Amino acid sequence: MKPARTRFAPSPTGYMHVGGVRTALFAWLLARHTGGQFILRLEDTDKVREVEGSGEHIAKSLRWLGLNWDEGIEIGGPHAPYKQSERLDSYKEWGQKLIEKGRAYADPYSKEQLDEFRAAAQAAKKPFLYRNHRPTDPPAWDGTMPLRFKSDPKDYQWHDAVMGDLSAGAEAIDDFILIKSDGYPTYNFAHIIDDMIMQCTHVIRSQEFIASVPNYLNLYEALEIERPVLATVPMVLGPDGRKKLSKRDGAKDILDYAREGYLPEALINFMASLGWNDGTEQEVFSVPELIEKFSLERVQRGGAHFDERRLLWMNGAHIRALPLDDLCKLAVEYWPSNTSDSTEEYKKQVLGLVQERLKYLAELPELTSFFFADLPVNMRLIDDNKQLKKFSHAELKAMLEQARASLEQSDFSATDLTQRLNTLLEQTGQKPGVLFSLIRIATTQAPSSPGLAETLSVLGRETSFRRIDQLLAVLQ
RNA sequence: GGCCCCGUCGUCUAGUGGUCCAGGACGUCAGGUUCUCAUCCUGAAGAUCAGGGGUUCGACUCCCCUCGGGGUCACCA
Repeated sequence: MKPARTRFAPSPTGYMHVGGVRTALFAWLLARHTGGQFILRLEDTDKVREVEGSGEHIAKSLRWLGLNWDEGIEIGGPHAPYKQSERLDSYKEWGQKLIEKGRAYADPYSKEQLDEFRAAAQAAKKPFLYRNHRPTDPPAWDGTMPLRFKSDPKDYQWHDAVMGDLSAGAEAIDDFILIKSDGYPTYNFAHIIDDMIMQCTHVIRSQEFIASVPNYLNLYEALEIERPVLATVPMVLGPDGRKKLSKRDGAKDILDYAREGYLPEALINFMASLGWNDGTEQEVFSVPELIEKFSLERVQRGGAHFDERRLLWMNGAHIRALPLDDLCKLAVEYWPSNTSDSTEEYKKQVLGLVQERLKYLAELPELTSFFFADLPVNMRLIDDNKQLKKFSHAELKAMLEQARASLEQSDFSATDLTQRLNTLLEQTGQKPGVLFSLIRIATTQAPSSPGLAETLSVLGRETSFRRIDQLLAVLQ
């Protein structure tokens, strides 16, 4: 396949959630798969809806995910600028060309008149078509009125790289606005001009634009430019509704996932699986694998519901697959302040023990608290334990004293501890459910922990005995 | 309402005429792994392939209709 030049062209109106980013991901994946380029362009032509700083926020999100761009905002490129608000001249120039060709004209109506037309159409249960009111003798365009496309309505059939063969009748085509009265172009016009100038080979966008495609097809013809490959990706749906995932329903900022300690690779894997698969039974993919295997042809046509539980599982799977050294680096900013006295080596050992339990990095503190601080003795852990509650405190105390004496001889390596604990089972004649539970609770004071021998080994002799003695003092 | 798109387990999906009384994964439930939590392993429940007509020896797969869902009909993208 020839190198594809794709682009992601968000509007800076807020943060990005999984739905928006997935469209970017597919465009990026195609560019990388074909050895082409990926462009990040900002469609900031709606000054009313624009949110200060969101362009930077979006760029930050993509960067965190590793969806790097070859040209675009913040880095420039051969077709700079990549902000539409800074490209007004070229829209004006191409608008002028259309006027000269007789394919664009000034819209003389007031907002009130337009509303009347629309209301009439709605009352007649008909779709509103501006071209039914096309002025016979429009004034010259002076930039204070909207500039409209003079469409040439006709039937279209076209191929969509995802949806397959599509078609629509002439009634889908209308005289849409090219340039607004504030001088900014509409999306409908600007993206076509920019994609042409920036030589994009593929336009990948979400499904809500599919109804406008006939208009774009008509405009490509009027402009006499070659049209790129069109690809319509299905929408990402909310968890339980049938509607598009939206911020209103609590769709999270992609950077919230970054803060909570989701891995970019996991998020990418998850988003890709929302509407794409390689036809095998593989579920977990690395980014390089995704790049190698991605194709638009295998993108799903129907929408996919966003299921955060699946994302959680996938993140855990990626964490488990991480080399321990990499996990250590990622974990740095998730350690609570009371761990700063501990050595890197100690933290690494702790991480090694909780790696397979971590679903996301932000739960590191609650999973590892007892490795860094003595927790208060909690008798509930013993009294509510279904094995230990059968024994009196005096019996438990005797058992723990015996265990302590035996453990005194240990060098506290995991293997030696395992051996001694096993001998202890024989000596006491107790089940692991009793003896191990007792020692585990004594040394961690936590409802759950990694395996006993490993935990003791990492805690070390001093801490282990201090905590055992603490419990012994309370057991009367 | 017009136009357009979509429709396989709760969810993500495999399936391009026979190997499918439909396979995998998440989730759920049960059991196993020397204690807990998790991992890992095993097993179970879970889809009349939206419904109805065709075509065909044979249809989840092709055609038609119906139903359901969604998108769009902005000086928003």
